[in-house]
Amino acid sequence: MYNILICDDDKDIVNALKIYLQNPDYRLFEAHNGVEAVEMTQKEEFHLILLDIMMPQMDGITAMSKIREKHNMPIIMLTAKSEDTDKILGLTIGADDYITKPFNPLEVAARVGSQLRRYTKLGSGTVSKSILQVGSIELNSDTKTVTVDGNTVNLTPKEFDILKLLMKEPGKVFAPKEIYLKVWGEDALTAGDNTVAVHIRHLREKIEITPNDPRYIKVIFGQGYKIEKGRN
Amino acid sequence: MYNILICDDDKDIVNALKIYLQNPDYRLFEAHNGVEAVEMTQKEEFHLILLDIMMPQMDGITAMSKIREKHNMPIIMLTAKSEDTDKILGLTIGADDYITKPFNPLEVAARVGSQLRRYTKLGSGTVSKSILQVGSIELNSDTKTVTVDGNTVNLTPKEFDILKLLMKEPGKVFAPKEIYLKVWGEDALTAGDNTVAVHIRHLREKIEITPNDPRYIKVIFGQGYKIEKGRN
DNA sequence: ATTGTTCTTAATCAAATCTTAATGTGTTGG
DNA sequence: CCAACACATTAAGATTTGATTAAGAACAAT
Repeated sequence: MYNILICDDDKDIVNALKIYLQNPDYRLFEAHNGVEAVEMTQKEEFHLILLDIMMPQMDGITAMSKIREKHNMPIIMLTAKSEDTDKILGLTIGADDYITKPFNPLEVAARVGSQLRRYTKLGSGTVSKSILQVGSIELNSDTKTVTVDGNTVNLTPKEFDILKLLMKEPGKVFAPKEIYLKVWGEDALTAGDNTVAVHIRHLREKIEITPNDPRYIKVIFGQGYKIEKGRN
Repeated sequence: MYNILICDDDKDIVNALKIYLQNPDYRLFEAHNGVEAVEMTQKEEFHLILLDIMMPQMDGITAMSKIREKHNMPIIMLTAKSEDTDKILGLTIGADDYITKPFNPLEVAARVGSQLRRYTKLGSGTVSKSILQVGSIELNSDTKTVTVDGNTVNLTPKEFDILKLLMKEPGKVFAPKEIYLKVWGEDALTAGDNTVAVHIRHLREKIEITPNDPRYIKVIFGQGYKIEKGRN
């Protein structure tokens, strides 16, 4: 089930889009200007936004950059004419696609589907999707909770972040240095050499049945750590 | 620096796109049919592909699904007319965007930039699966894994790097000195003379059935090592 | 301030990996 | 044919990497 926000000042257009996007998997919301759209994203979690470029009060481009400060869902811009300038301006600051009016119903549905699919596909690895799953480990970013085989385990912030990083791309090998950079931040002068190794140890003690001979958090000697995707 | 593959059977179109995408950050490659495109993705790591839907030998959609089996970079489809059917068909199985001919230069640049930006932003690094294939050897840079005939072999970092170097350009001969420079780094004071040979030996022991009389890692006396492309 | 938690440091250990060196084998050019 | 050279092979020891433990710093909450 996806929450989709349609934002256009022209109610006829909103209604048309609502019809085109009739789909049991879509929950459709509407806004009629940029301010409203920004406010709604603060209350509800959307998976995709259709955003008109030209609107009263706050234009779509400004609205988008406001939204993008906090959220990371795909945004499809709606443009009245095919004004290349506007198109490009909108795209450059972060839209994922755009559709020109008048709409082709099938095209609208296809583009929306494409973005959602792409998002969730990548999301299984990258975007801020709140629940990650690998094997019988479940990590919920919203509640900052991790369960293994249904049992909740308490992780410290650093442990949580490291596990999240690994779980975002299961199977991918992360060098300790890379983990350090991504979890601690790009600056992070306090580069303790083996501090990552220590956290990994703690993680293994909490997550693995046998912290020595770990089933999930594996090491590739000289390359880094990874979380095991499939069975062990 | 991004590697971009442009694939179209019409050379004029390829050239036009090359001009539109003139950018110091882009390294442009070209292919002229689907088969070629698929092969190229096995040798080089691309960050984005522009793929024509209608091509001889293998159409763009088939090519895309082949590529998507191994790789995960954004793909932008190029469509001749605005045939909604084709567009949507292409989109549904995994393209990230499409552009209709004739092209608007600015639009092409904008879309390409948009996809690259979106991708690297989401990935907060490299999302792309990168799998190199030569014969029945498969090398995955993300998981630092190598399989031969489906069997996983454990390589040390140096072994892995050397194999990767050879597999990036199958058939090309690399002098030991060159291998040393590229794998160890441009500085590399610790220039042991035959250390490369030792690693090659280890590699052969791990991936060849008969380490003496090797099938994959061949030597050209006085020239260097190469990995055998075709059958032996 | 005191307590409890989390993070970092440091020291030690084990193991995998890398390099060296010594010697063997094959190739090439004169 | 033979010297010179390029690669092969092996095993030892040097180096690097990760594991582990515990202590004490930093931090947060009471």
